[in-house]
Amino acid sequence: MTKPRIVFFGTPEFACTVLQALLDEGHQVVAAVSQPDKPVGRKHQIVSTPVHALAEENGIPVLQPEKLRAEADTILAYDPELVVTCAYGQIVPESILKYPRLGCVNIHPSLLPKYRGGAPIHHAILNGDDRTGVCLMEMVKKMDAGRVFACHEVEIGEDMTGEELDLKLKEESIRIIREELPRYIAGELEGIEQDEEKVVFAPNISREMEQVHFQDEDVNTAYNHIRALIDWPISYGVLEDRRFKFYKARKEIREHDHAPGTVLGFENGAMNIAAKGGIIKIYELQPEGKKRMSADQFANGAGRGLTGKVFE
RNA sequence: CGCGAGGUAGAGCAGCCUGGUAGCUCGUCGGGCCCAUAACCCGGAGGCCGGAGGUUCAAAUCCUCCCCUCGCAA
Repeated sequence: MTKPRIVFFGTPEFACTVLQALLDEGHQVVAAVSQPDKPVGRKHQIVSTPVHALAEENGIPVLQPEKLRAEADTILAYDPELVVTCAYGQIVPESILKYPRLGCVNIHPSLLPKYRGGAPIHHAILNGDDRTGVCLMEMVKKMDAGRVFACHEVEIGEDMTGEELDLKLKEESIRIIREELPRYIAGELEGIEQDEEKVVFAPNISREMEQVHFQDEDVNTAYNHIRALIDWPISYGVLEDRRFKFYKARKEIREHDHAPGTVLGFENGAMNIAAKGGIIKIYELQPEGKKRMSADQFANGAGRGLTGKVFE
């Protein structure tokens, strides 16, 4: 039996894992669609999206329309029998959704209907969940709302960072492609409608959401906040009008009398910050305008003298 | 010309405004103390102060240009 002609839609690193898995499994990927390459960084250099780069390496034609709707015909010219998407970043118009004989499926890293949207991995940790997963699902007009064909659960460790969970979910995505996609293609998977009552949205992390507010967040919330955003997009605290990014942290639950946000000092390689109901211990940070460094290095230099100051 | 911070010993920083023997914490090396130590005490090594010009009797410090790093914004 010949493999169906697949057009893949995806943009970031996570989608690359899925694309690579398709290739490793011998699927016939006839084209890749990704968001347009954009200028990035201080020098405004154009950087390829990860999917663009990977597709190019494998000699797969890449399409990067600004507006997908306008280029639908170009994509359909590749005559896909199946569309696979993962973190593409644009709404896929109906003209494409209804074209492939085998339909359009999406790989989504959450336990739908929980965490529809662009940042399901981050939100799972932000909410302190102990499990999440990866779904193979039907694409419909409404974002992440289609029937779920298969779902693999993944445990979230107590101290797991967004980076670590991302890695685990990538591995599970590979299994989904390896084990579930062939069954889908063979028509063996039923598909279960999502319970609309239980929908939870996971919007992209906005600039404002990156800041940790020690005044408003208790120790658990702050800790989940910090570890969820490691190591992208990274959370930060504000102290004396300067931003400090938090790259590595732990929490300690214990009662104390210090005002939330107070820098209690440096101890055993950590900068201790008071929070409601406990202590946030920062082991690695990046002061604004400086390079990323350990709490020890920070304590040896500019960190001294910050004891007693209070994070916003 | 987007805005801003910074480049001083292996690391992190102070000194610069108000020119005049380059200092602190850590690390490192040696010694001491101790049952012992990542603790403590004593001592040493390690710097063309990012680069090039300029001002000056004298420049880490003041002026000009360049290079590099980082934060914000996009």
